[in-house]
Amino acid sequence: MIIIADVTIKDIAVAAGVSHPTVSKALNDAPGVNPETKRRILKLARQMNYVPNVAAKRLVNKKNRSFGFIWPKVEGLFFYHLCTALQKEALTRDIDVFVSMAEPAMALRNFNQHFIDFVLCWLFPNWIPSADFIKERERFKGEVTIIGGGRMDQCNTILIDRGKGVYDAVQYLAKIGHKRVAFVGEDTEKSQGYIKGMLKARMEYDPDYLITIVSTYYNGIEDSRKELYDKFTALWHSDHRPTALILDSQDSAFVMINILRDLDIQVPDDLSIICYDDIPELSIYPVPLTTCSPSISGIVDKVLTIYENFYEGKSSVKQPEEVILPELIVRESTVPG
Amino acid sequence: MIIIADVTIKDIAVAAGVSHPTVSKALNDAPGVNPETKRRILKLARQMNYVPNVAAKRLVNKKNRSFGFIWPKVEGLFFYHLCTALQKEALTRDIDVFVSMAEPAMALRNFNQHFIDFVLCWLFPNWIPSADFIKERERFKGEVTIIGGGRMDQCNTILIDRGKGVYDAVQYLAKIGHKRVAFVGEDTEKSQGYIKGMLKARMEYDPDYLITIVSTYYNGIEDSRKELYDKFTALWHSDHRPTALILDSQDSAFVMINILRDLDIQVPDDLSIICYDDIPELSIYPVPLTTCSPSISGIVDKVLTIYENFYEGKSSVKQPEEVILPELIVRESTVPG
DNA sequence: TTGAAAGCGCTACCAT
DNA sequence: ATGGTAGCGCTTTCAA
Repeated sequence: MIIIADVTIKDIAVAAGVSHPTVSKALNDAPGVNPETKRRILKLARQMNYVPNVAAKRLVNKKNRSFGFIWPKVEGLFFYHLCTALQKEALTRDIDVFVSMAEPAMALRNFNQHFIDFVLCWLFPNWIPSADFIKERERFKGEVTIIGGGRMDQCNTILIDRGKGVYDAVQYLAKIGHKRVAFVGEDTEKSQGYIKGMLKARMEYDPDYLITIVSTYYNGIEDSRKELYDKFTALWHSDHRPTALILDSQDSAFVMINILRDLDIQVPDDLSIICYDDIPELSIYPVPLTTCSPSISGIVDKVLTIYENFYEGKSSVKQPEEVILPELIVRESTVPG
Repeated sequence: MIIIADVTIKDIAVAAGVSHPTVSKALNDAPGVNPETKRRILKLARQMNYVPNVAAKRLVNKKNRSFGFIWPKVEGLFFYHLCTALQKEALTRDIDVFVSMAEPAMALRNFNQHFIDFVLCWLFPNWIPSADFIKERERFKGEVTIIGGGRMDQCNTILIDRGKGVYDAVQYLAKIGHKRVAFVGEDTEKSQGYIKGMLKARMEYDPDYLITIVSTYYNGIEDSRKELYDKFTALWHSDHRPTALILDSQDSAFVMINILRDLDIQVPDDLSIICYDDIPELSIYPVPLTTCSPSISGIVDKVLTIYENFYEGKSSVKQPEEVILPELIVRESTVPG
C-alpha cells in the first residue's frame, strides 16, 4: 500500500507564509484572523487536500457528535429496527452512531476509549449495576442514558411502562367484549400488568390463563415450544377456553403462532391476539397483528433530545424520570369477543 | 458529574518509581525491562485502573486492537448472528468490536475518526465502490476487508461462492433421487448456481421452476408474499409439479413456508426443502430445515485470522482472494424424491 | 536495564 | 492580527 504522508497545518503554514497557529485558527473559525489571510489559508487547505488529524485534535480537546448504543443480550428484531431508526435519524443530525454488543461495562469502556461521549444502554428492570459498570460509568467522560427499566446513579433514565401497556391491552379486550383472556410470556412487569388488567376489568381469571415461559434465548427454541405447546393445549381443551391471547414478545409470538397453526386455531375467528412489540416481520402472518409496543420513533426522538441537551451542555440527570407508554395499534387479529 | 482525571503512564511511573518510557515498554511487552519491574508496573496499572489513550497512541502510529463491522442495509437475522459470534470470539482475543449501520463510506469515515483500525465490510457482488468510499478508504489508517462479493483495490477480499453452494444443493437433491427441483429467490449468483446445477444434473428443467422475486426488503412483505403465492400455486397445479424446493434466503423461507402451510403442503412428504442461510430462528418450523449456508464460525475465524495478520504487521492484500464455500447441513426437510 | 529528550499534529495562551 | 511556546499521552531513540 502506498503511504502518502498527510498534509499538516504546518505544511499549509509554510505554503501560506504564516505560522501554524494562524492556520489552526483559520481552519477552526476562531476569531482573530485577517479575513484575507483566512481565505488564502482555506483555499490552500483545499488544494493541498488537507485532512485534519483527529488523533491530534482529540488529544487536545474532547467533545464530538458521537453516540454509542449498547445492544442488550437478547435475541429478536426489535433492537435491529431500533438501531436502524436511530442511525437514520442521527444521520440527519450529523451524529455518528456506533453499536456495541459487548457486555455493558465492557461496551462502556470501549466507547470511552474511542471517544464516544454519549451512550445509550438498554437494560431491563431486573438489572443491577455491576461493580465494573459503576467503575466504567465513573470513568466515562460523557453521559449515559439507561432505557428499558434499569436504573443507576449518574445516568439519565427512560422507563418503559410495559405493565401499563399490557394493562391497557387487557382493557381494550374487555371493552370489545372478551371475558377470558390468556397471557403467554415471561414473568415480568408485563405479566404483572396483565394480572392487574384482568382484576380491573373483572374478567374471569384462572391461574391457567397465565402461561409463563422462560425466554427462548435461555431455553432453546425447541424446548420452549414444547413446554408452551403442552400448557396451551391443556388450556384450550379445558372448560375455560380463552377467547383472546396476549403475547409478551415477538419471541413468544413466533412460537405461539406456529403452535396455533398446528392446532388449526384460526386467528381471529377462534382466538383474538395482541402481541407486544411492533415490528415489520410480524406482518408475514396472514392476519396483521394488533400490537402493543413502545414506539420506536418515539424512543429515538426522546433519546436524541437528551443527546442534544447533553451536547449543548444543558445536561444533567433529570428528575422525574421520563416514561414511555406502549401504544396499542389495532389491526385485524382482534375482533369483538 | 464528578470528573476523575485519567491515569496516565506518567502517574504509573511515579507510583512505580520509574520513568514513563519504562512504563510504556512494560505495558507494550517491549524488550528491555526487568521482569520484576515489569510485574510491578503491570500490577500498578491494574490497580490504578489505567486505560491507554488511543488518540495518543494513534498519534504515534500505533494500533489498538479494535474492529469495526459495517452492517449491510439488509433485513434479516443472519447479520445479527454474525455480529454476536464475532463479538464473542473477539472478546477472547481482546479485540474491541464496534458495529456501524451507516452507509459504508460514512461508516468507514466514522470508524477512522474514532481510531478503529480494522474494518470488515459486508458488500454484495453487485456493489461498486462509490467515489466517497474510495476517498475514505484512502484516508483510512488501517485495513479494510470486504466480504460477501464486493471487491475493491487496497482491500482484502473474502468471497462467498453462493453459486457453488446452491449448485451443490441441487446435486445433493439429484443424488437422493429428485427430478424436478424449483428455486425461489432473487436473481443472483444463487439462481445462477441453481440453473448450472440443474443442467449438470440433467434434471427436468422448466423456466417455471425458477421463481424469481424481488427482496421483501424493497417490495414489502405483503406484496412479495402475494406475488410468490400466485407463481407458486400455478406451478404446483401444473403438470410438472416440483418434488423439491430451494429457498435462497431466510427472507424467502419465512414467506414461502407460510404459503406452503396455507396450501396444506407437507414438508418433506409432499415437498423437500433446502434453505440458504442457517440461523437458529429457522428451527421454529416443525420440521428442522436442511440448509446450505456459509458457516458463521468459519467466517469469524477467517476474518479474525486476517485481523491478526494485520495487527502483527504481516499484512498485505492477498492474492488469490479467499473463498468461502457454503456448507450443506442435512436435516429433516429433505427426503429421497 | 533504565531514562532523558524529541516529536507525532493540534490547540491554547500570551506575547508581540 | 499574528506567532512563539507549551503541552495533550504516547513511543522511540539513544545515551548512561
